[in-house]
Amino acid sequence: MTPATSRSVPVMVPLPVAGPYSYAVPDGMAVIPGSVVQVPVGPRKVIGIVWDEGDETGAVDAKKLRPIEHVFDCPPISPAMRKFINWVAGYTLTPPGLVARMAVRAPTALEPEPMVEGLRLTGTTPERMTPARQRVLELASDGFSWTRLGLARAAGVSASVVETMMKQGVFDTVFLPPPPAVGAADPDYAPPELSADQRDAADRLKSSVGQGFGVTLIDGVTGSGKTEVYFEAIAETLRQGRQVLILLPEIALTSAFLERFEARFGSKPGEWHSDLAPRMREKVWRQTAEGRIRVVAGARSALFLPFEDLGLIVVDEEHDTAYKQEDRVFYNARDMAVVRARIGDIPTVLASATPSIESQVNALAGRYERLHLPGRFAEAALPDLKTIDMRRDPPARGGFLSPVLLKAVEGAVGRGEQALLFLNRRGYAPLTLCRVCGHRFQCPNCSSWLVEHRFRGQLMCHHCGHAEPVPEACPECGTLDHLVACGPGVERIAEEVEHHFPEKRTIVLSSDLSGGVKRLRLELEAVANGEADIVIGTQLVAKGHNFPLMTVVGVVDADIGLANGDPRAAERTFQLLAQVTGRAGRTGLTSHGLIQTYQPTHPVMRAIVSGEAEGFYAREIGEREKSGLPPFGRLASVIVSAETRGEAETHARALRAAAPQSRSISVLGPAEAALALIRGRYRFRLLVHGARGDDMQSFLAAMLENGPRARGSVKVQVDIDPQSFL
DNA sequence: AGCACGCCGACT
DNA sequence: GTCGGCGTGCTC
Repeated sequence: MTPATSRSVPVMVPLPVAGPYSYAVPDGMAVIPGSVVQVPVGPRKVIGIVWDEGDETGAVDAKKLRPIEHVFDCPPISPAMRKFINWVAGYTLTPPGLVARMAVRAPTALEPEPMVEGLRLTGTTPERMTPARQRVLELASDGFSWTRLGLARAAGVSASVVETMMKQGVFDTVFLPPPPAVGAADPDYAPPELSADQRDAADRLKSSVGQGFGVTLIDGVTGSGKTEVYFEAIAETLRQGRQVLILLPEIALTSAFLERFEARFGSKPGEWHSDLAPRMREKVWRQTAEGRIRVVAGARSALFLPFEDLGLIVVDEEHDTAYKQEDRVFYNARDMAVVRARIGDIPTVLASATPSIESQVNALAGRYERLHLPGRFAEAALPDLKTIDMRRDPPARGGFLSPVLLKAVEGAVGRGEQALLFLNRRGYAPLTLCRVCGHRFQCPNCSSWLVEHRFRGQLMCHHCGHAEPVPEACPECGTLDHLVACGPGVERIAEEVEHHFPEKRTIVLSSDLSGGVKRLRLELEAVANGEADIVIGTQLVAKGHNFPLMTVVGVVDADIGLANGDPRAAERTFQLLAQVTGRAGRTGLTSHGLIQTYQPTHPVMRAIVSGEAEGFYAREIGEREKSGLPPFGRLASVIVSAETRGEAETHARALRAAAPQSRSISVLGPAEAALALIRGRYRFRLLVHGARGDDMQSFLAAMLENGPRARGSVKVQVDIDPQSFL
């Protein structure tokens, strides 16, 4: 028998449906908008969020509503967060329930953490005094509550000593809230010494704290003190009693960063990232919601943490592509941080040595405040940057390193300093062919070349992950031992380096390193401590890590990526080269950045060598405007119908109605879209309807083969970075 | 997203 | 003759 229910509420459920479902509220159950609840959906139970009246999807017969089963005892999801979820869903064309799910993804954190038992002296003395009991008593008389185990350990006795004393009534128990996951950040723990420029910038940032929404873009070369400056804004926010979110690309969320924070604020920030231990994840989620954690440093998903009173968002390395999530919910955390800040009416700080074009444009347009930090702090000189013209100073036959670069490396390691050789290409060689018949090894699934990984003895596809052992004979003509590796990868450079410097310690750092992120961090730390002479690395050495002994940075092939058709190629190359050469020169020693290129007059190379980024950025912005890409300030989405352009228009109309926040839904016909795809003019998100596997590759292949007549209806969303969200 | 239902190919 | 592949539809 179902009891009569007095009302129903909308509940956002984690399903790909257009809006919340309605549920009955059993008599006596108290729910308000934001309450986190358990509701039945078909045969299963899911976690949902009570939503706001007016957001319901189509009405369902009020008599047939199923009841909410449980209300979790946790702070309700705030109106700002609910508004944010709705906005993100509309903007990214994602069902709101799937966005909402990101805000409640710490499942067991929904109930309060269990209280911790604490022991307090009653004043009763033990029946018999022993040395062990004496020690326990001495410790416990500090006026604080101890845990059973903590007290026993501190006193150097077994738990049974404490337990016996409890039985004798020496202690009574009190229940205490569980200990905080991190200590309290103290804004006045260790105020830094700032240069005049930094002080200026810090003061301007500080004055924006508490003044409502605003975005400030801080830029300045590696080592100019951006972090110190935004730390002052964090300190000010803490003084005003509000919480802070620091977003970082996952790879930059290192113990070095956490320690730097601790040195300034006296304790570490709460951490939030994908490989956080489940127990810790729950603690951080819960305590952030309760306001017990005041500062969280996290990867992009931290944006969906339910802060109790968020007062500032910092997005460090704002140009980093890791801010884009490209599975399930597609969003750029940097952009959504700006939206979150606007909704919460709080300031945002975007920081980068190499800001993205779109942030530059927003600063130029006056939408963002601009703070520029002109130089490196104190004695840390910038490296001396030069290009090596590979036409004039070519490598020896069979090698890839110019004599000029080898000499610089020799100089550095000879002085006991370190050298870094950067090549953004994993493996040994990007292409393998048969010298006899010319057969090229191609991926059976995709059409890309298979990359030889000599350490593993495999040919691998970097696109789809396909791998096969390196054969001894050519599969085409059967000739033995005539396979030839074309071009360098980091493994091949390592071979060349070991040939030239056999007695030096070399290390290859790439994502192929076994042992995962943890191992990688350890190796990076080891390098920073001087435990290698020559480092050969892919782009992951360009991100965040500082190597104080690194005095030579060589870019093996600066031209990679400049001619691949990506409209952001120049920008990306500039950012990468600036970041990697910025790894050198923080010690006060003379340091050098040497950039091997066949295009020494290319605008990217000129900008890097001269250190004058402004001209380069201005040029890039101009190029963008000329190139016919969708104009700035729009999210361009595209519907492609494989049949006709007219059908695409129909889909687009439906989408526009469904997602009014999407500023622009451009329509490309299938031929235009195929062309754009092939030329790499846009970055696409392809959703193939009617094929559950969302087999992008096979659709693309069909599209390339059959052109506009490829079968199947396809929805394509262009991922030009949105410029303006306001 | 998850889960059930439903219809056509290779196998104990 | 079934097991199982994934296409389709549904969830307040």
